[in-house]
Amino acid sequence: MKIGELANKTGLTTKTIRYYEDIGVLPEPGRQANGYRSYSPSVIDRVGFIKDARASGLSLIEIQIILELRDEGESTCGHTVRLLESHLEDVETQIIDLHRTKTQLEKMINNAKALDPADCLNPNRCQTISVTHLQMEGTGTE
Amino acid sequence: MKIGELANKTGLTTKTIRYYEDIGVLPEPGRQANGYRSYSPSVIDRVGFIKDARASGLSLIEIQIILELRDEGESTCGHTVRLLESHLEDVETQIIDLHRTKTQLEKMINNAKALDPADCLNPNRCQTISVTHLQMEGTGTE
DNA sequence: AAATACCTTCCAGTTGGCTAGAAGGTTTAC
DNA sequence: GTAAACCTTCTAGCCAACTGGAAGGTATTT
Repeated sequence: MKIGELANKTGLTTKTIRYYEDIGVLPEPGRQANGYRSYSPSVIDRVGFIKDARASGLSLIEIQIILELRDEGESTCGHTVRLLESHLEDVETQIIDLHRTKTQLEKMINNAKALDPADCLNPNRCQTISVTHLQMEGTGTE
Repeated sequence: MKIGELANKTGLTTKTIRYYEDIGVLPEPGRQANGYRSYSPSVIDRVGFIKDARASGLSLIEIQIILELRDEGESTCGHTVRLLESHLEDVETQIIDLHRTKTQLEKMINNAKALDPADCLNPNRCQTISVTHLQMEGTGTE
């Protein structure tokens, strides 16, 4: 299978496939006599794995770690599970952060809508987003 | 106030302050006779606004739009609220996506834990994350 | 007068995940 | 035989939000 065919079957571009090879998440394939890359069908599954893992929010680096361990024939379940669990924690943190952001945004919007329109004409005091009246129990940054 | 003092008071670095000036979210300040930047105290509030808005997930571009309108003395409430509402939608979408990711990760982890450890030794069939048995109602990508 | 701690500008690099394009070789179809 | 559609490598650019460093000027302290 040439790179174009693999691209077609997986929905990646040839560019992306070569990029994945560069960074090591796809192994260097064999070559035909003319230098073209020659893929075995099994690489389709590997790409599928990568796509699933990406869709779950794993970075290519994390995917590479899993795949490298797997390629070494290691029993990777332990490593993989730990990596997934740590990633799950990240995701949960992100969800919490986003909920806080959401609350903040809703407050801002309600605030703005409750305003006397006349206040909007005072350029020095846009009340919509103000430093002073939206202090919450911690903004999360710094 | 010189840039270092502003940096101290706001928790930004001097680098970041100059960067904000470059991209236009902070106005060019006056200069002392020696060429040093000279800030009025009001810029502290403006930086505070920027930090709050960043913490709410607004990009510097979005912040710039709000501030530009405000600087022009426009009645910006309408614009600002629309921007905030559109951003709120983004945040809600992100939360939904992350919940789907979370579910997927939990499935993977449970799957892995339920496995016969012997399977882990077969390097061609790491079951932990597999393309085949985790298909959900749409991966979201592409 | 020298050390240090500031300040100035400008240019380049970082991270992550690609994407674009140049400049060439190969294969297939008409 | 030539055009197109593929393939190769390499370099460079994109996004955001900075950060680092060079090369110099200034201010303060000893």
